[in-house]
Amino acid sequence: MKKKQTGRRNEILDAALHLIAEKGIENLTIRHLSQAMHITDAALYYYFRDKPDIIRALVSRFEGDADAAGGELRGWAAVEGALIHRTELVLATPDLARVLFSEELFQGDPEAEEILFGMMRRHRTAMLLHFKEAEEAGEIRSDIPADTLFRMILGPLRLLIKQWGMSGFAFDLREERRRLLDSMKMLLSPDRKERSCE
Amino acid sequence: MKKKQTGRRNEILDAALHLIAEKGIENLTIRHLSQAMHITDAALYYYFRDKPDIIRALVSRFEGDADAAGGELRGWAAVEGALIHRTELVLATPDLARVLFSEELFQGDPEAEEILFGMMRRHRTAMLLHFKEAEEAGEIRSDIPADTLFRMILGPLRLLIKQWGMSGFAFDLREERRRLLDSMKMLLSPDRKERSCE
DNA sequence: TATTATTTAGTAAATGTTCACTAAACAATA
DNA sequence: TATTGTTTAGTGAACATTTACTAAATAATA
Repeated sequence: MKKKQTGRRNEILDAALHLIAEKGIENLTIRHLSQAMHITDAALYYYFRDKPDIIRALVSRFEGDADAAGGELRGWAAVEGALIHRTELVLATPDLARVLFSEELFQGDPEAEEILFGMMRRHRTAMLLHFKEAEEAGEIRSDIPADTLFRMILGPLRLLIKQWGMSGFAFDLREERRRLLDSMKMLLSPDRKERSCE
Repeated sequence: MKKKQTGRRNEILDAALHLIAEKGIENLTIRHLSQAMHITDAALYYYFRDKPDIIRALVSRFEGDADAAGGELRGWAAVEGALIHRTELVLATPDLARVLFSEELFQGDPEAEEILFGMMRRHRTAMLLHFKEAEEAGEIRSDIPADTLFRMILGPLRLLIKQWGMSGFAFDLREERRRLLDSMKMLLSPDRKERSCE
């Protein structure tokens, strides 16, 4: 009932994301945004209560996207699934590459920041569970502290996506992702003898 | 001589950095900055030509700091040295943790961005050289593509520092850095039975 | 006294936001 | 079917405030 034309709202959020990705958060203003949408600034207030509301809606949308990771996978496959899911998200919406892992952008809005933080915490918790299962299944070695392992897996992915965004999408993200996943799997596998060379 | 009281300029840059770290770049305004310095906004223009000049000076200062990495080290020791240098920098100036790897913050100012990018390129070039030397010295395995290796080493460090900043400096950064370096060294060390993949 | 550092007092433009209003589409009713 | 009410999606002008910035006067210091 209260559905305030979700389609149009999402169009506005797309424009806001694009504005941030292109010109930085400092240039996300009501006027710039309304100009990008070819409507008046006042019209934006028909869809959003105020400016923070726009930013919060944007962050919440990341949340929805990011949480929709593959469900049935377990262990290392689930880890790979999550990493692949992230890159596919960014491939589908390249503007995300410049925003998704840039939590500082929303530091001005504590409420938005809290949404982001909650999202990160849930994501981390899920990851640690996958690690545990992967270790128990003998898929990865078990002599690395969980937090360190998290950083060693998520850190490179974040940097990869950031580089892709900053380079103007200049390289093949899927190809580099493949290289990264291959190398990770090789390094983290408990048995040293078996090494794939592809 | 154009001395222009470097001391005071640096104080202002410190305040600017602190403002960004605490409230986000959108709240780095001339008025907020002058209030933080307990002077009038007009007084800032005695030290800086305009606002972009402040941001560029801030970024240039990172440059100076970051480029001052250990000089005599080679191979893996140089890699470790660079990573340690970064964390020590951040430990000395915690505000940096929220800004140093947040390149998007300066997206609004193309000139500042270019300074940052140049810095990153030089840093990356130096790293790749260290990798090569470490491989040739048999310190690390040589079956990982250079770009991937860069991401696998720098990515985790960036994430570590970012987590430290976002957590409000809640954990022992040196301790976690030690864990990270230990795990990296262990994983990257070449196998006993060497097998080339080419 | 001359330079350095800062204030006073201002500007024009941009900011987020509210207001009263409208034209068109849709729904309810007579 | 024609009339009435209601919702949707806007416009345009005004608002108080903030923005970056300037020129001139003044205080502090060497």
